[in-house]
Amino acid sequence: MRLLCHPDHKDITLAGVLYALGDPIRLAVVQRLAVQGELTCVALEIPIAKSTLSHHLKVLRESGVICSRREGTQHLSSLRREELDTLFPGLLAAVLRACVLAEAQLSKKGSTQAWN
Amino acid sequence: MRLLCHPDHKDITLAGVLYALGDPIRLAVVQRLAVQGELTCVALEIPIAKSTLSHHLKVLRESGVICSRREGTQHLSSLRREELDTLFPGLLAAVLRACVLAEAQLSKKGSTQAWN
DNA sequence: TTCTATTGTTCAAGAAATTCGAACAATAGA
DNA sequence: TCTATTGTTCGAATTTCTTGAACAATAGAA
Repeated sequence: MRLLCHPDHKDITLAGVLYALGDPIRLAVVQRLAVQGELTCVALEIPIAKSTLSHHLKVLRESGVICSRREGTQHLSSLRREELDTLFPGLLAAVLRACVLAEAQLSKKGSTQAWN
Repeated sequence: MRLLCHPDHKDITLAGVLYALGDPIRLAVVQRLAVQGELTCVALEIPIAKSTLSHHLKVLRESGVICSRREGTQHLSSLRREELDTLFPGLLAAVLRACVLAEAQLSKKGSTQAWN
């Protein structure tokens, strides 16, 4: 477990952020963090290999969407809300709102979770 | 040149749209279309191989971000603004606004175009 | 201290996406 | 019909997902 690097404001790009958000798993992570605040990998409760989740968290971290801090043996990840909102006003809000709308659509159809 | 397929509303996913937007080239395409309206490949004036551009337009089309219609030998692409706005309110606006802000940042630093 | 459990990261290998040039297809117009 | 224009598709080389296995770092008990 090495030191985790986070990009500086000027190194956060729109395409990078959108790319990071453009994956169902990573989007689910972001949504969980938006609702729950700081969470560990386990607490995210996403049913994939832990190496895969670690990879996705790395993508989110390196794009500037989340930051992580170590506490004991675990990593607590959280959204970089203020910074994202400063750089891309309204973007995260629109994405999170769309998540909620999409969930509402899915639940109407009876599906409980859509990973694809 | 085969018939071009466009996904129906219900097949347009948030992750799919964000993925499509999460590439500097595709983002540039979207921005051009937002400003100029309907454009052909050539009119987009993006300095990459035409096969690559064709690929990116296909990604945008299949994710539901743009639609294309044939007119003679050329394809005119345009944003599916109303539909995107209905499905994901405020998303496209936030993205486009962020594009403009990013450009302003870049121009301050003297760079003319950032593809990476 | 040493042993063990917990929590994540990194590595290696196979599957998918990006990039390009070359070849192909469809239409327009001479 | 011939040719130019406009894009798409194909094949191959380079870069991203996904996973299990191995590894690293800390906490806590013995």
